[in-house]
Amino acid sequence: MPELPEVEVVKKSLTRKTQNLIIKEVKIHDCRLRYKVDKKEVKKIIGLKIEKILRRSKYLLFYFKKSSCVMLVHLGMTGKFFFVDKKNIKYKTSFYYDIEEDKDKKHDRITIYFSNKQKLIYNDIRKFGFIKFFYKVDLYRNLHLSHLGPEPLSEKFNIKYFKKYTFGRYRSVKDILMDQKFVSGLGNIYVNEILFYSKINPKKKINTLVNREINNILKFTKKILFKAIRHGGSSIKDFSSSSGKKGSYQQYFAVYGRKGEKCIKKNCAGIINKIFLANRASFYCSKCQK
DNA sequence: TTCTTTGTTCCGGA
DNA sequence: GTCCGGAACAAAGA
Repeated sequence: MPELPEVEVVKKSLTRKTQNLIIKEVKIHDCRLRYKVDKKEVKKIIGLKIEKILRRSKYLLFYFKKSSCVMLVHLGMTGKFFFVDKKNIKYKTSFYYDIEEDKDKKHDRITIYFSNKQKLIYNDIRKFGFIKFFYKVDLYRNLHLSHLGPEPLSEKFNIKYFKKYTFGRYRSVKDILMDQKFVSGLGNIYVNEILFYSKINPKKKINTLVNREINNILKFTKKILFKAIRHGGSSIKDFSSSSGKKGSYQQYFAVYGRKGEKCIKKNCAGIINKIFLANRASFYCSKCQK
């Protein structure tokens, strides 16, 4: 699942590969994504040169030179970009999927052709991702970006803000961390990991946290996300097709998906529990996370 | 056929 | 209006 670190790595890969390329043509193979892809809107970017690609939360923002148009992309659950070079060599752009996935092109939804014969493929098995177009002036007023809280890696995500936002609330800590209005970009996988390293039970109510616990959440949020980004950026060189292996970032998960297995902490005999909280799978060590 | 997976949105109740 | 919890929704694979 692409969460903030995976999207950040996609952003960096795409910037390296597609900055300054001119869009020659866009083909929509299947417009039925989460929102219907508008053919007329897509035509607006033909002839434009990619200026920069930014990330906000789990959204990718494509800016174009001399244009007020911005392309907004959300990868949903299974969205991914493949970059194809002049020699028809396929590259992946992040580490959460396998280059061998969908080699039959069954789930390719959109292909962007560049004037130098390279291309970019948007592939999405479950079609929960989307691509929309906005004018710069409206970008941060749309329903996706307008309500987002601070980036978890920014200075704004600090103890003062944490306490101010959570004052008077009594939802579970996991629920709050997944709330994009509070902090934007954290999803189920990384929240499970953050709470494990912070030694906090996901069910714990937000108003019962002491300063030490809040500081741990802040510290490990940044640490875990940076580590995942760094790992994705360096370990799989250029994500070329020759490295067909699945991204090994998964081996770093301490609790996510490890129900019934032993806690990774030394001298801890705990077993990883799985419960449902707000309809989402929550993994935690029954001994470490009281 | 049913269950699972996710982020996001929406709605009812307090 | 605010806050919270729960449910719906999108699609596809097992």
